[in-house]
Amino acid sequence: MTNGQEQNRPPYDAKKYRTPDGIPADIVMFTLTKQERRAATKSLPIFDLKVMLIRRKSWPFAGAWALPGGFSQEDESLYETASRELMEETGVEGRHLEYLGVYSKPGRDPRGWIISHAFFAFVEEWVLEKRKAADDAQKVGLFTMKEALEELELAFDHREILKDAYKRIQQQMLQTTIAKQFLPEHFTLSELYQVIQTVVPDFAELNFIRKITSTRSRQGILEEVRDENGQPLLSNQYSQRPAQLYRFTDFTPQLSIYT
Amino acid sequence: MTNGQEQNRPPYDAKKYRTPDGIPADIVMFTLTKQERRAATKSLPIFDLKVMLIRRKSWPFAGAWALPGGFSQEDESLYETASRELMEETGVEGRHLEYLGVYSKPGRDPRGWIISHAFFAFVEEWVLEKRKAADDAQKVGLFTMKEALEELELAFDHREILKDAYKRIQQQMLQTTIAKQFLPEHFTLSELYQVIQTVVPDFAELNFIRKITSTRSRQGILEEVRDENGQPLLSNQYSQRPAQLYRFTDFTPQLSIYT
DNA sequence: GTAATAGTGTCTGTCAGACACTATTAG
DNA sequence: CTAATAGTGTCTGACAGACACTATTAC
Repeated sequence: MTNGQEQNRPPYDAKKYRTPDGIPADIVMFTLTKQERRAATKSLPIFDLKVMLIRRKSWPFAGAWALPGGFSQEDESLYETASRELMEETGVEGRHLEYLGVYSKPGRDPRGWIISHAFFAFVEEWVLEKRKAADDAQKVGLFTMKEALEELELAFDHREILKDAYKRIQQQMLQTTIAKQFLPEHFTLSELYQVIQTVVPDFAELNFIRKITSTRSRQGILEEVRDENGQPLLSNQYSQRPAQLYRFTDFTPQLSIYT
Repeated sequence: MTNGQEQNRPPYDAKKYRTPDGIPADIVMFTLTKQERRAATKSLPIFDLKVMLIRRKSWPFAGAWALPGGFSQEDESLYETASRELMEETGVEGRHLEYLGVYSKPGRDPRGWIISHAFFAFVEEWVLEKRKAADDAQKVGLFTMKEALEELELAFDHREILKDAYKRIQQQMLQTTIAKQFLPEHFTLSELYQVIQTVVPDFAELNFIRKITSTRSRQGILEEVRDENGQPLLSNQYSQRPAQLYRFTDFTPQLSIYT
């Protein structure tokens, strides 16, 4: 594999250059906790968006909270690294694993030249609770975004990663159908509304039900669930009056600021 | 910097692990070429979205076309690497440099364990033409997306990167105001429309002018340009009848599939 | 006048936003 | 009956989509 021009640019030799000391993948594991409310009758639970963090045992940042993660190996892509770490940390595959970005500011890791790749994932609450129970409670924590961002001492540049991840899922919650990652296969419109509001507190839509169900331009995101006889499937899990169940279709509308 | 728990997890030593052989940043440099049409009178030019590629001289993929790029150094972030490479390749800072993603599939680079970070940038046409002229014409090429994706032999996984970059700027063109990166400070609505259509050929909007200028919900993306006396500024560069000039404000609307 | 782009008139059906109202059911 | 969520009626003004039409100017 040589040619006449090779004299101009000698074959690449990695050993001649300084190379990074490690390429980890760190994962922001989100979960939606559901807490029943004490009410006279059935009522909607209170949702909360939380994130799992691990307390570091050793240098650097011993005692601080950090995102779970680990180093990439030569025989895997970074997505595979993240997927493997997610499995190792929680025992499950998660409902969504997506690349967030690269964090490479010099000096971000006192151990050396370490470039981290952040991912985010959605994991069901019971998985993280199980993980927490299996381990020392001192070591694993589930925190709300506010706690994590404002109150905890975080290792490395993990506060920045968390902020970016939060921004990203807020944007995705409004612009894609990832809400389905937080919901069961079938859900009521109130549940969907609550999920959106939990992740994006600013979201408010007075005529939510009507808009989703009766505007042509949004037709196709959701569809009513019916049983084998074509009867509408209802749920009264959170309400006295049964509510229609919906599911997401696999259609995601393309938005535009000009249209 | 030690504590009692360190025996559980000995201090990190990079030399104990296999580490990557290099972390390059590759840059997709987009430009919008403008070609006057031969018409009886003034008319709109034909735009084309093009990308700059470099022909590789040596192993691996000698002779194939590749994205310009280079290896990251320990004292710089990957964004700084990309920025430096952009400057080295073109002599300018570019009008927009944005991270695209990481490409880490094992075996993507026969030289070893090399993880590439892709960026994309917008560069004015004359810069790339200058670069092309300064060099051997065999070495530097400006290609339309179709040519690059369908006709050229591309090195590494650069076809995949190009595809991803194309998808990304198409999405951004519709959902953000990056169109301004392709336009002069002041522009007519026809120019804007042409730019959008060039990047997103499917885009069609019969009432484009009216929608941009007279719908309240989109108010704020653009504003009319006026001179110091408050008189509207017009341009007849591409038309007999002068057209109102506009500029982008710094407002970008937030879209939602639910609203 | 002609060719080219810039921009408006107008019509229909749909949607957004606001808010009052009815429906259903467990307890 | 009450409390809670589910869902509808209704009204106004704004918008979308379609397409015909007028406006302006260089040549």
